[in-house]
Amino acid sequence: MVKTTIQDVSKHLNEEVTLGAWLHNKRSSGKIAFLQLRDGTGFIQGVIGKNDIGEDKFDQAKSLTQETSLYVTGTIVEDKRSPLGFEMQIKDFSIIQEAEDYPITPKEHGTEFLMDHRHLWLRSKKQHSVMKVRNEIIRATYEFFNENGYVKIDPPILTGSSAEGTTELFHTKYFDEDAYLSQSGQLYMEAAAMAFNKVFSFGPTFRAEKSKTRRHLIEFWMIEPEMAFMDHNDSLEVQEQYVSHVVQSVLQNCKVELETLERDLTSLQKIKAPFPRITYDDAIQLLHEKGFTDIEWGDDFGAPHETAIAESYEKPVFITHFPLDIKAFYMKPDPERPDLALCADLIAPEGYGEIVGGSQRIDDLELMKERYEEHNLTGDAYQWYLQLRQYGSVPHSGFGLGLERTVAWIAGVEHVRETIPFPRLLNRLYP
RNA sequence: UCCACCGUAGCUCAGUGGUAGAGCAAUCGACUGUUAAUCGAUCGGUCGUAGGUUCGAAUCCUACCGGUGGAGCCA
Repeated sequence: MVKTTIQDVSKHLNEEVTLGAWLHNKRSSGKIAFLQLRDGTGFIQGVIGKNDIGEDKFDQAKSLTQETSLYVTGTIVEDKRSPLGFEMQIKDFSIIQEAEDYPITPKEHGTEFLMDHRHLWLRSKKQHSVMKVRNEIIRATYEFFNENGYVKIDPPILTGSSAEGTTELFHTKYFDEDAYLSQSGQLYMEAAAMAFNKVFSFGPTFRAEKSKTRRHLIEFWMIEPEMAFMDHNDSLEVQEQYVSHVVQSVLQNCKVELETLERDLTSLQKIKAPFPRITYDDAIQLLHEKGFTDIEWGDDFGAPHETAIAESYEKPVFITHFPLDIKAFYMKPDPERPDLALCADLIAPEGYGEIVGGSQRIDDLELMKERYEEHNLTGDAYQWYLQLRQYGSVPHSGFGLGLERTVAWIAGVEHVRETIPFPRLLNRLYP
């Protein structure tokens, strides 16, 4: 008996094999039954003829319930009627465990119900495909940075201080001290860049914001590269190369998944470096031309503004040189326009919003001390960060890519809650 | 925190002042190529909770609870 998985059935054409599987759905007539089987690696249809398997076994097959686990033995045959191209002619099966009243029936369900059953919803075709795309993005990320000489460094998740004062932090106790869950590993990655030159991190971040939109999660994953001896423009080139690599990898390695998701491939095929760049100044002007009267120079962009700017381009677009006042304390001012920061947001097409935020960092000790004063960062918690500018400071840049927004964009999923296995949302900590 | 919308069968929804409904699921039956199979039958209810108006409330009013979308903030 040869055990295999559905993704490998093509290697066993016209052979008898055994699959461990779950019953996804079934259809039956008087003398023939069709079992839709899934094993986590794919979906295949099993065909049972009453005359081939005997009446008792056939009746048992007809009464199988959705999501019952079973071992199925049969011959893999080619069939043009199957979307996979293959079917299994079932010779025998044995039930491992019979599932009763599986909640997610093959009909439509609402968001709340599906989210309450997220642990089961992950078994469905669409959710399965989204997670495979997510996995491919992660795989392509490691591939890109490893091939380009980056070292993966893991910043801490429990911290004694915040990276950016503005967002709300999750508070917890660290024995007798106060501690917070990380909302960004960036400051630690700057230290790592001074030790390893080019580094990247991949880990969870936590924001206790009361945000309730299709672009927000309370717990989400970020990829944060940081590069010594790279300026703002060098960083933009890394970003567009990286994002292009990820999109092209998904196109190449997730064909079946993108088809299941009914993703428009032509728009993804266009995602190749270089990406267009527009300055904040020009973006404001563009918005005024598009009829946005509610925004003035010095304001930050809201979601409708980002979408309007992205609509003008087929690729992701960099918005560069934001006013220093609306950006984080560590960003380096443009020497030619000291009121602007050497920074950029990368806005994804099709209304998916900001997927990357990055900047060149301040490398001058005195200027960083000034920023500390302005932002009241005078405690002990940030002293180590200051020392990075004291002991061999160099120009350096970095960025952070939000994984879930990137998955949502590439997979063509409307809401980021479907791009992470177990989303943490406002009002949702279960399952 | 603010704004809008929604809570009716296991699920998705209709019913907007006068007997609580449909489709799907489940159960039983028919059918040898189905793809959300089809067809027939059966089963299925504290109409989110509490109060109020009314001869009469799923329906109108008030409060609360829960959800969805959005804003601000951000990736």
